[in-house]
Amino acid sequence: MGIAERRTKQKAEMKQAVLNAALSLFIDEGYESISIRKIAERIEYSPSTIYLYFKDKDEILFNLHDLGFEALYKHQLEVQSVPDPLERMMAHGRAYLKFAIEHQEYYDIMFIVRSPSKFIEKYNHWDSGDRAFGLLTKNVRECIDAGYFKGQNSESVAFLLWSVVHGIASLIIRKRLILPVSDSSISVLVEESMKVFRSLIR
Amino acid sequence: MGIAERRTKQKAEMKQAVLNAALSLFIDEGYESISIRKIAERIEYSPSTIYLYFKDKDEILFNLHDLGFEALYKHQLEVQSVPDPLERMMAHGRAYLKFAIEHQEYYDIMFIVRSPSKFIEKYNHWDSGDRAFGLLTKNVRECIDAGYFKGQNSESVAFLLWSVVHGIASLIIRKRLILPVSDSSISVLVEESMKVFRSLIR
Amino acid sequence: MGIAERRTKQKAEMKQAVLNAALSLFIDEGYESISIRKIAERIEYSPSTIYLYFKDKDEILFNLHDLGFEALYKHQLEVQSVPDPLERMMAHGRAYLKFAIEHQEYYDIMFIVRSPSKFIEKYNHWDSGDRAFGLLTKNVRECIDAGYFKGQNSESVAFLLWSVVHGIASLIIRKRLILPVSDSSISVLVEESMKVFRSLIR
Amino acid sequence: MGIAERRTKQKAEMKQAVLNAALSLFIDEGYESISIRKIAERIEYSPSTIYLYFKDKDEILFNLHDLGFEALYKHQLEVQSVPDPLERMMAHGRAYLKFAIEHQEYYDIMFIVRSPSKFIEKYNHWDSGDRAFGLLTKNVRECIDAGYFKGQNSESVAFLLWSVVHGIASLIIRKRLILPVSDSSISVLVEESMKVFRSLIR
DNA sequence: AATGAATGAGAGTTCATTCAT
DNA sequence: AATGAATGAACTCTCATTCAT
Repeated sequence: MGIAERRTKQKAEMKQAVLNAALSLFIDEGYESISIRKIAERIEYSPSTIYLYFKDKDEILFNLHDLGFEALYKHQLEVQSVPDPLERMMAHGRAYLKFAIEHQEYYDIMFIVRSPSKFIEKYNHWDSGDRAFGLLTKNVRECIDAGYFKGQNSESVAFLLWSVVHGIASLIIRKRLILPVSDSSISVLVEESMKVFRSLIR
Repeated sequence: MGIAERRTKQKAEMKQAVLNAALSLFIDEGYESISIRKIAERIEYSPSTIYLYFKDKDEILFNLHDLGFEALYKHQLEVQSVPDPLERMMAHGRAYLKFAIEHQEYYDIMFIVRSPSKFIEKYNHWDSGDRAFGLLTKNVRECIDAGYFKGQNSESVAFLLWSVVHGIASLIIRKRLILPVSDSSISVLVEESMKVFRSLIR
Repeated sequence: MGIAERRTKQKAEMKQAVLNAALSLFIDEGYESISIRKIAERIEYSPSTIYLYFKDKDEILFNLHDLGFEALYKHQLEVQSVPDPLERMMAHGRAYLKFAIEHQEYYDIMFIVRSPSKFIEKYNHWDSGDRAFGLLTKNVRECIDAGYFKGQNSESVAFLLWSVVHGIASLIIRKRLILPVSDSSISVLVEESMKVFRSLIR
Repeated sequence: MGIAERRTKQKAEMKQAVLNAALSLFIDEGYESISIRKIAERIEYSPSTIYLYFKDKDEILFNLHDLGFEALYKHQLEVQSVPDPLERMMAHGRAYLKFAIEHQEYYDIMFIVRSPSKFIEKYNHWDSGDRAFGLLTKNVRECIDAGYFKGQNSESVAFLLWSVVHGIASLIIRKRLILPVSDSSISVLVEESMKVFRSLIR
């Protein structure tokens, strides 16, 4: 491995360390508590060092957001092998919710957090979203071909499906369930919702 | 109008002015930017004056939250007169979304914002949510009685319905639509989604 | 009772109410917590009303200080009847300490608190102290006449005596005892100290 | 001097500068007037800079307190060489009072100021007090062995001695002498008191 | 006689960021 | 490559006090 290569690798490792610290901070203390100082503390570097790897705080958040999409995409791919289009679609939804529940921090940053306006301006942040949504639309089209959602537009159906799972996920993550629901019963809630939704489709 | 009455009125007006300022701040700069100082600036009073009308910042936020629920409840009541249970349910959903879109700030505070834990501890903030959800569950039960959602549990159905509309609303409010959607086409999007959803129910 | 007289009486009662509130605030929350607002709250008047009875906060504190001296003087008078001069002196000391322990708030304001410079300038605050010290000096002189403190100057002895009891009192009140001493054992500590001191005198 | 060493030294100097400023503030305007902002002003740094050297305000106060004990201990050590136990004890007292008078600010913080409860909780602040009191008690025991304070308990005697000097010191520092006493005559007052006290012991 | 309304000053603290080294 | 030093801006909140009514 040449010198340049090693440098690149080290740089990547450092970036990753910063992102991990940011993420764990988010998990431990909430989004508002992600501060450069605290990240620096966790990785045992000085705050200024972080600026050698990230232009500013927004860039860190954006990177987190991007990593999240990477992870979500993996969850979705795993599900592509289900042969029946409708079952694949349901599996898709379950995988999405599994991801959302298991990585609430990522999901929050990806889909809920009000990104500072700069964020969106600076970084064209939706490429990865496109890809994920594309996968879903394709799946819906196959369902329609198989006779489901008769007479409906595939994009509209895809958006509705997304709304359903996003609605469930964000009510859970932002703690808007009417009754306090224990962590363990969250999966029951999710399963039950999917079951009801499945019952609607013919 | 007596002297006492005028005072009461003035006090109420001032409170409203503070809340309006907070709300407009929210709209312009986001939730995290609501600060006592900025509110004071907008209403052209000193920061300390605000404390004559509100105990602390949380109380302001809570009042906002509460006003939102009041407004939502009104939207819902208007819809109660629709005789057919399923149509009433759909009207319900439309009213909910109309509220969410027209009062994005309120909706955000009510259902999306990550409220500081103190907030929840201090004010038992979910009473109003209960009432709204109760109305919905009752409606679902009537739909079931009318033969819809066969074999499903009314609470689960209600939660699903809520998830659908909340999903739509929060994707819009937090700007997670894949394609940039103009304000005018948002109502199209909403209508289309409702249509698709309606097509599922039999 | 004439109108004027009633007015005077009411005024005095109000003043007393303010002072009582200030005192109880001191007891409950400490000296720094005595604030016009809080006093007003306790007596259920508005802060501005207090300014009708007291020029400013300092005047309130000074009045407290003065009331304290009144109370202390009473404690001292009770002891005047002890016939033997030395025993009277010891009784004097015990009465002083009893007052200090039982009315720590008063004692604190009278003898420990660093009065804002204005305080001293504004009010000639030491008249009452003079009277108390005068009583003590007279007592010492009688002890000297009776053969104690041979060869010593009465004022110096009086000052030393005062230092002893003040030292004990202020170490207790400002919590500088080395070991944490329970409230109940404080009187033991005081008694023991007096005993040791008594043993020195011949 | 190496680079690291210089840094350490500079850091120490800055800390000292902050403490000095705090102390001079105390002297000029009183304990309650010690504020981070004012300290910053005096040393011509920004308030936030202070937080680079001290965790919070309490830490500054605690450092002051601790420096005081260090200084007192030195005063006490100087006196250990006096061979006769009683004379040593008297020298002890004189040294204590000398310290108190010369460093009124320190003495005040150490023994008079009503420290915020947090202070005591955070820093176990009395270790240094223990050490000083231990030295005194040992001295008293040696006096008892030499035939003084017959029949008395050494701890009780030590406490009384401490009370005497503390009483004198705190009456002076908190300006409770009956007659206004000029700075120059304070030492006369102290000397006279010590003389009277000495005359009691046999 | 009483008070509601208002304020300016000030408190401690945290933050993202810059820059010389 | 890394960092120590520094800062300005911002935050919420409390206070004594004044003044018109």
